[in-house]
Amino acid sequence: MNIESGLKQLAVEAFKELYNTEISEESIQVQLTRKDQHGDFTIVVFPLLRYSKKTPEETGKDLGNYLCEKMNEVSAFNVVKGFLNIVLAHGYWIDVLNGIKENEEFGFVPIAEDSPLMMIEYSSPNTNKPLHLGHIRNNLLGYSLSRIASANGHRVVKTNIVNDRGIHICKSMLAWKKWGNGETPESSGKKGDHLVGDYYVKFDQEYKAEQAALTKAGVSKDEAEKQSKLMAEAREMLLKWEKGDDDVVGLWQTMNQWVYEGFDVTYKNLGVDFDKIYYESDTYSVGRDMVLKGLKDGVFFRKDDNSVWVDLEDRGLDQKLLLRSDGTSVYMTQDIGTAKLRFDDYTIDKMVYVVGNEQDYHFKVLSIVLDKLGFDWGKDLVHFSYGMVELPEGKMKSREGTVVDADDLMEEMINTSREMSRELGKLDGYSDEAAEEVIRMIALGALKYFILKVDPRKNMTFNPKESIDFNGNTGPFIQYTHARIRSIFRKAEEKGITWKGSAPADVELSEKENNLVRTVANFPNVVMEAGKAFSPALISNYIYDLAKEFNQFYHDSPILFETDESIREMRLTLCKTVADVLKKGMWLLGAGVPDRM
RNA sequence: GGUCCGGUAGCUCAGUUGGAUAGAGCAACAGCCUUCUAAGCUGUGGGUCACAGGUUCGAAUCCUGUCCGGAUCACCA
Repeated sequence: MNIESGLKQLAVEAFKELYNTEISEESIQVQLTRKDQHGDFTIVVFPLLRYSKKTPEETGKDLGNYLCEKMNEVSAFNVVKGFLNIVLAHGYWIDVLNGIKENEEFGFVPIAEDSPLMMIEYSSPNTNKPLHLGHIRNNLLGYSLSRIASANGHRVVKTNIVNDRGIHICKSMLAWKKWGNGETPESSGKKGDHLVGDYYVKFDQEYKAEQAALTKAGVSKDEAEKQSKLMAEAREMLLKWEKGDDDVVGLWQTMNQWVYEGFDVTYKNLGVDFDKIYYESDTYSVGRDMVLKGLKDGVFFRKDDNSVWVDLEDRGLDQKLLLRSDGTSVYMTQDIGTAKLRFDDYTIDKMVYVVGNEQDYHFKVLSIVLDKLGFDWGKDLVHFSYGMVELPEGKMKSREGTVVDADDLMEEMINTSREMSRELGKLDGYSDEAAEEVIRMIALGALKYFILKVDPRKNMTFNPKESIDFNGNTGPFIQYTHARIRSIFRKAEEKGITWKGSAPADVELSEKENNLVRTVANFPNVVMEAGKAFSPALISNYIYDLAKEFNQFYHDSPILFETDESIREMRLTLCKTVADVLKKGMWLLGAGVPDRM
């Protein structure tokens, strides 16, 4: 069925017959022929010369003749240097095109009840400040990965671990208590997460002022930190929280609720969602129990000061703290507890953590610790490690106010999108409501594509002064291409031009059309590769190439105005499949496509 | 210092398991709308793929060394 494996099999036979040698299928490289060469598939003959003991040209010709003779689909070939370009018969790509058009699930592997289950954690916000551009990258990557995983036949559970406890939370609570005068989201008109974030900043400012005053009075830096009254109060608050003090817990609940309501708005605007949310306040004590059990079982050890450690020197790492000397838990502790709860809740085949590369070491340790605790899934966990988002000046720092706020960024993008749509007069016939929906779709498409088109492992630079583009290699370019195609079909209806729904078998494809079908037909491979490599960027690059190629075709080929009915039918079929694949590709990125823009 | 990741056009980035003449977009310049959406299409200029060796038919890609940048090695999260 698959032409590539057919070619490989036949090439093996050819070598046996022509040169009397046994070669393996793996030694034969079949790739799509470059666009600037004539042909559909290319076999690289260089590696085969040691078997044929002939020149590249001769070997290519021998093999080409053999394939031409034995395989109906092969109609011609040419040899350029060491490359054997194989030309397939006209009917082949027409059949492929019609097959794609008939298959609604083209490119996607169906999911069954017993398909492997993948849990993807792609958000882990602290409840003391609003989400920023770094979180956006995290969320968009995770959401896209979950769709790519489902397209590859996985059942997916999207999850979120909320870091809702700890000293950093107490800082904003303390600042609000001291200087908040009872301010609420309602009274101030501020979004809850922003309000709480303001008090986190306030704490830091007051703390710095306190430190400055102390150092000015001649106290050393270390000593000043120890003498800090503010920090002592925050720590006291944390202890009260752990003891379940009514006032502190009440305040914590109130302020966290504000933050959750704010996050919900941001997530919703971004278009991401979760199937199951875990809270650190629920999981940290489970983790502590796990650590204590591990201690009893001799997996961990206790130091003289009562702190609990794991020794990883046999794995080439050092020792790592799991419980503080006062018995409280650290970051690692709660991740152990969360993992335990998750595996109790679901039968997980694959656990994926979408977390920044600054935590590479943490996950290396977590994997080993879970393994030591006897969980067989520990060593198989995947840390999907992505790079940082940097500004032209360097890292974003929340305390220095150089973060790009998630809500602000989305709002700016939507405003830009609205201005452009208005200027270009693209949505003139739409109601305000419908227009606004398209405007949002384009803005979010631009943002998502911008983030997802770069290799997730690499750091990326975001320049706030040069707002995200809507022209060129961008989300709107893909969306525009889709809208153009939809428009063709609308026009067809208006003009009373019917489309029977398939390409006639006898129609001949131009070079460009042939290439376009080839590109469309490659979609399932791209989805599979993206799934293997965990890379939305592969999808982005692919749909860009496809849209680019389509626009060239669109520019110089009449579609509705084509007078030859067979050619028109074929072109309309081609348009339909391109539009569908662009839509699916954008869906895999978590973005939508409009019918008009 | 140890470990890990990265370095491709002025800028932002692609470049499948090593394959043909290293590609896009932005920015600059020159063209294309009385025909299906100009958020488009065409063309021009722009490169020592950080550097030096090595592996081989062939290296941006693999190996070694050097230089530069980042992350990490917390009783922070």
